[in-house]
Amino acid sequence: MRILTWNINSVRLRIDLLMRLIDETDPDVICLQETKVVDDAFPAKPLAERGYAHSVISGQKSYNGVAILSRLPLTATGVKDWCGRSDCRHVFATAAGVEVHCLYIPAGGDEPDPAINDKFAHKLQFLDEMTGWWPTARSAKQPMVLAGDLNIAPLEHDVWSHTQLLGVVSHTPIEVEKLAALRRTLGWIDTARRFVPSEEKLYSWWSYRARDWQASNRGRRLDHIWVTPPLEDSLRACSILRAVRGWEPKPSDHVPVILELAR
Amino acid sequence: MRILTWNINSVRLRIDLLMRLIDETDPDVICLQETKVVDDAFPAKPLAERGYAHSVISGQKSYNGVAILSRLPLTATGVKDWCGRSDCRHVFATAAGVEVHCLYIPAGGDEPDPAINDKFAHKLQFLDEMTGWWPTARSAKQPMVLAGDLNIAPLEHDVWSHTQLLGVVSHTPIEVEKLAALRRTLGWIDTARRFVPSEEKLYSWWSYRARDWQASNRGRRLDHIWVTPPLEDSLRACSILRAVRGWEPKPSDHVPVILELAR
DNA sequence: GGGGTCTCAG
DNA sequence: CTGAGACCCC
Repeated sequence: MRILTWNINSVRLRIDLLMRLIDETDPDVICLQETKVVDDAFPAKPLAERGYAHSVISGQKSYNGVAILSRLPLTATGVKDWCGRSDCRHVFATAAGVEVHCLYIPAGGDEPDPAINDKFAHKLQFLDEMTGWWPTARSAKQPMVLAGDLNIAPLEHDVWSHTQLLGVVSHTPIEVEKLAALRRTLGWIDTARRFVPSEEKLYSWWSYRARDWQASNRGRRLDHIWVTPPLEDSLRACSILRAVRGWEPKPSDHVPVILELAR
Repeated sequence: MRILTWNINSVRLRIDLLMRLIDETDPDVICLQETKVVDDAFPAKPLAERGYAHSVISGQKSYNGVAILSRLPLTATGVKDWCGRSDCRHVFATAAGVEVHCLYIPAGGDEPDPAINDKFAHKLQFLDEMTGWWPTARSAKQPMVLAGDLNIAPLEHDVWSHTQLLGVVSHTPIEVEKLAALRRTLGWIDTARRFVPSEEKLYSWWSYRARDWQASNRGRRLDHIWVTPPLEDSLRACSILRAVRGWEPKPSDHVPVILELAR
């Protein structure tokens, strides 16, 4: 079973790149973030024709938007709100006995101070709420996958310069600690790091603002696939598809991450 | 001597198409309209490097904008305002003894009633002012060229349906009559019609709104090159480059018109 | 730097 | 439909 996640930054603009990605990676389940489109305008038809007939879609105009597409039947589908907002950041569904959660955690704005910056406060509250929710709503014994753009690079080598990014939203100690707390709720496993040692640089996002993303290589690992302990023995591979950052025309600033499970 | 005119609808967006047009038509003088760019941001450098080192440029942010580029030296250059506005619709210059005027007449909005529609009133006033100006400022004995987007299709076969467009701005009787009055001032010659009989359909513009401009072919001849009587015997050809409407990527809705003079 | 939206204009 | 620009967000 292959599960792919991608912050696609407009599914309408990049539907052709998504088709190419499907051709090249053959996933069973696809999690998308930043689809930026209302459900009625989501390009569900070409995806269904390509074999992904099952879906949970939750999008709003212009901002955010998440979706799960699957060629396996989906059961127990749902959309979850956080922080009292219906801002389309979380959908879930069960495929072949695995509950898949597709998440888009708020980016958090520029200023890493919740007292001045409402967006950062929102991000922290989002993390706190989720951390409280998992143990009450789910069990660590369920086989589950949490995939998406978490907008936090937790490890030193998940950013191009740990020291230079300590004060930059996405790598501040408070966010990193809250993400760790979230991970501890059900003993979630950070799958990418099961296959790449934590001493090695690993990124899933490169800013559009760099003149040459490849040359400067100032990346961050913001996109993650986590699994609960029952899936630990099924882990076969987790790959960050770096090359997609250069796909023409108009690549997303995020690249896809794909998980392979032996089931 | 070859003089080309084109409503380029953003010179920054279509600089590559302009270079291709230069390669294919080898003009001496180029008149552009709807450049949509302030003079500082006009792509003068690539054009100078391509051989068009002489220019008169008058552009504003976002709207309008005209320019004359030339590989022949330009003298007596000027920018002219109309209707008390500095809206960058008229530049002129003399090249090899021919005074070239590059014009962008206001489109005139949707409603063909000057009492309700200020844009239509502006268009009519623009035509009236010019009609008064030419005989006082210039002589019919001077060799002159007037080229540009006049936003009026004067003849029955300058539109896809004379009867359906009688009430549509660009082909209403009042505009057509005012354009005729302008033409009479110095006995201007409508050069395209010296080479294509007036019974034949001839267009220089096709709306972006048609699903397939070529299939529906609902065009209008809005772009013109006129000359004064001293140049009558020098006329060698006037061609409307229809194929440019299909140039990829992102064609302009107007196509270029090119005049060849035996001098 | 580049998505999205809206408005103005053609 | 398609420019430009203003604004929001990443």
